[in-house]
Amino acid sequence: MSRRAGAARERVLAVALKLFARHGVAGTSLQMIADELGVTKAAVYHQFQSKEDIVWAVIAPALDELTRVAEAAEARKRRSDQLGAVLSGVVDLVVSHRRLTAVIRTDPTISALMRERPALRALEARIDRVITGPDPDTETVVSAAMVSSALLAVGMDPRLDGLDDETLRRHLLGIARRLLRLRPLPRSRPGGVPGRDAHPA
Amino acid sequence: MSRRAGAARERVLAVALKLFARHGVAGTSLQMIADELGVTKAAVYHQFQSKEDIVWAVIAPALDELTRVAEAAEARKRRSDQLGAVLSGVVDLVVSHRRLTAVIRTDPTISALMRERPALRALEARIDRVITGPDPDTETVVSAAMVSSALLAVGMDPRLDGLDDETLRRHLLGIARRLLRLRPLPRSRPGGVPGRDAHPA
DNA sequence: GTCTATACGCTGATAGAC
DNA sequence: GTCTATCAGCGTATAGAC
Repeated sequence: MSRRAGAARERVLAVALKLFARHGVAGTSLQMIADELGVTKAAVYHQFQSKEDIVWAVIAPALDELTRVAEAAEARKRRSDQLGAVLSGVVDLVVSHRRLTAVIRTDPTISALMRERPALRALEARIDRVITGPDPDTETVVSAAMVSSALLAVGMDPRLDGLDDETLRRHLLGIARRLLRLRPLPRSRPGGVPGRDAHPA
Repeated sequence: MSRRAGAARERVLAVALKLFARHGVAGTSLQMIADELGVTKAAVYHQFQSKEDIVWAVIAPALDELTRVAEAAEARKRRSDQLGAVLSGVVDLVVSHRRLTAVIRTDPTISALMRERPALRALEARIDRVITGPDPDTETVVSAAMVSSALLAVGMDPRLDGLDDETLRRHLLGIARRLLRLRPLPRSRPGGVPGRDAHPA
């Protein structure tokens, strides 16, 4: 993955994400992207070799961050700390990239693309395992599926558009923890609860 | 909405849903549908006037059922009964049409189509109002958004494919109620008792 | 970096034979 | 109900000038 950051390149990625969120990847043509930028298709092709290239470049930052979240969680010793770390990491990711996480979760083109990459399937499996633990019962499996659906898909929900990041983060985390039967976090940063302090922003 | 039921028509709808779930509506061509059926595009066009027609016919049963769920819920007097009714109704719908509800919730083409129809926007608003009540606080709004995302999107989750309908229904309903801070239903014991469970409602 | 111009396959859709 | 044949338009992608 080449990730030089040119201004034109970043502009393409921004409008691509916006259009992917509105029309889906398959429903977004290079013509639409070019029109939105006020340039021609050829100008877009100067920045990216193919449409698939654009898709990967759009989602890469979130996948990278998700990888770091998994690593940070797995570095914890106790399972409850691992779970807390992955939840707060995913919530941070969702809040800071609302549309992007929703697109990644829901778009069929992106799902198909990711399914073809063993490294990404493995990443999903790692996150899963941290959430459910080894050998989960049915209730745990269903809870985990619901939490991941709920967190990743809410980013697109228009009813939450008006909420600022900090408010959304607090509620998402609280509700996700309740869904998974974790004890509520204290209101402000506590001494006794590890979770947020250790990993860099 | 015309809804004559011919065998060929139903066959088209079945493979269309399957392909919509896998590739999205925009990613599914009439050629793909025809190929999957072993016929030509023209044969498909004999059953439906346009691709959009197929989409509406595919999602109509779920929308009709959702309308009935809203009506049944609104007929209840107490708010807690209304909420319970809408939750169990939506869970039934999700379980009996797993892929379909997920497609309706996540596909951008379908979202856009529905957004253009005032009747459907109104339906969504009614469901919303039953879930949150009038004048909800922020926590309630976020919970409602998470519940609806979680319930509607889990239908596509491959990790739940192996679960039979009754098991899935019981867990989804229990978890959804916990997420919304409703008391657990009498039938399932808190703590998740293994072994046999009560019969359906 | 952006443009014009072009290649060519596939799209949704129609007409008319069987 | 299904077929063959056909259409205009748009899709991704490329070549080469400025």
